[in-house]
Amino acid sequence: MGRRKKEPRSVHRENIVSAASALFMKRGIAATSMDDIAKAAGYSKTTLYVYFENKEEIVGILVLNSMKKLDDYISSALIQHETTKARYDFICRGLVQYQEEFPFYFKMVLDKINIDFESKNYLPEEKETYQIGEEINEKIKNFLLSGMEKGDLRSDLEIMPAILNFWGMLSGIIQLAANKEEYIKKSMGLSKIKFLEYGFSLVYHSIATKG
Amino acid sequence: MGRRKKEPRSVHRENIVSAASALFMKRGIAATSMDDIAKAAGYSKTTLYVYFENKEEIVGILVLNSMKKLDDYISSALIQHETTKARYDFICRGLVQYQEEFPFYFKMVLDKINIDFESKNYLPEEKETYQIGEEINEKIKNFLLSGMEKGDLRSDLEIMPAILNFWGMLSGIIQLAANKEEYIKKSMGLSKIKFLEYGFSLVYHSIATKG
DNA sequence: CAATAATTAAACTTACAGTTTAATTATATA
DNA sequence: TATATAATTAAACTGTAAGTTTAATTATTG
Repeated sequence: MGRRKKEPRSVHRENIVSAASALFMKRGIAATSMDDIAKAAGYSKTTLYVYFENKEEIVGILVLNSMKKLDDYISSALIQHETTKARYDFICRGLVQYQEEFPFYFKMVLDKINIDFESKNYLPEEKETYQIGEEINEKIKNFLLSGMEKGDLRSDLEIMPAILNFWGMLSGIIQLAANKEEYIKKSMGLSKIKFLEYGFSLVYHSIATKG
Repeated sequence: MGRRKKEPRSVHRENIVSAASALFMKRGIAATSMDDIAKAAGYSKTTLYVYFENKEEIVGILVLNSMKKLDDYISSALIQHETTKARYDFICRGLVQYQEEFPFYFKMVLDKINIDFESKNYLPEEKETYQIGEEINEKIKNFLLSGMEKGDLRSDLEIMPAILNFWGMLSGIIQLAANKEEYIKKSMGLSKIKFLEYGFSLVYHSIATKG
């Protein structure tokens, strides 16, 4: 008798996720069917459901991967730079890069990060996603605290609400700039990045010491 | 011979939209089918498609109606109050009220306002929605300009990018607070409104003169 | 009452998520 | 190398929802 081995489960999952990623990037998540993914990955639809619970699980893994990259962006902002302003600029650029690379996931992450994940029964990837969200929060916290210590950021900041509101302000203008790039160009003659640089300066102004 | 009159088209449209509104509020837009709407409105599904192109048109009208209310909120903020701070507080409260009353539309409006609507062929309600978006922008502009004149807001604000970035920051923190109300409560012991008040003070700080 | 406008039920199409079944293909090992 | 078994598959199926078609019914008014 003989059992079959060939490739481990993880390889098939990777093949499928990778094909799905390319299709999601090109056509969006909703416009990509499980049949499309199966065809592109070179499996039958039946096999897809051997390796994944459902479409949501595939999306969840891609969201997780994208979150890891965002976490890396932010980590390197803090490692590579010393001054508060340089760190801030790098974080902002990382967020813009993230939005541009993963527009569909950016939106989802805005909704998903930091929901209470103790109470409900989430998939392991979802829990991991939330944990990375927590790590990002922790890094933003360290950035704000060190800026306050250095005297660059207002010493009266209430750190906990400041973290999330900081994130909310930045993600708000980035999402808006992405949605309305055309309008911004037409109505004020600004490129998306010029517009955002102005927005980033406003946000910095909200947390920085005067002068 | 005889033609039938009974009720004008607008009455039927109103009946249908009104039934749809109640269902959307209760169960959300995606979870409400056209059959559900037909049943609740007391028409057959066939008749729904006599009075409306598709589900999107019904949603579009409700988004428009909700936008009108938001415009009213903001208008009355500017009429009822004189000082920059009082106006600001009232605008913020209006936005929160709007998000809470129409959570599904708030999200859509964030995406829809101010896209270039000259180029594509939109439905009349969509065009009207965009025009109300423009009116809201105009009011925010007046608010910012009068605040600058009074010396309450920074005189170096670049008005055009400031308007949209202001809107982006506020909508960003409001959407975030709505998504993560539970998390905010658990992790920092703050009510949504207390958290948002802190965020609003940050945003105000970004545009206000020092002092 | 007759002509016609409004409305309807019901069956239909299309698309997609997800499932079931029975058959096929590959492979380790005796 | 034969074969038990693991992996994979095609194809048909269910369920749901948007939107369409058709033929019949109901209401109105002259």
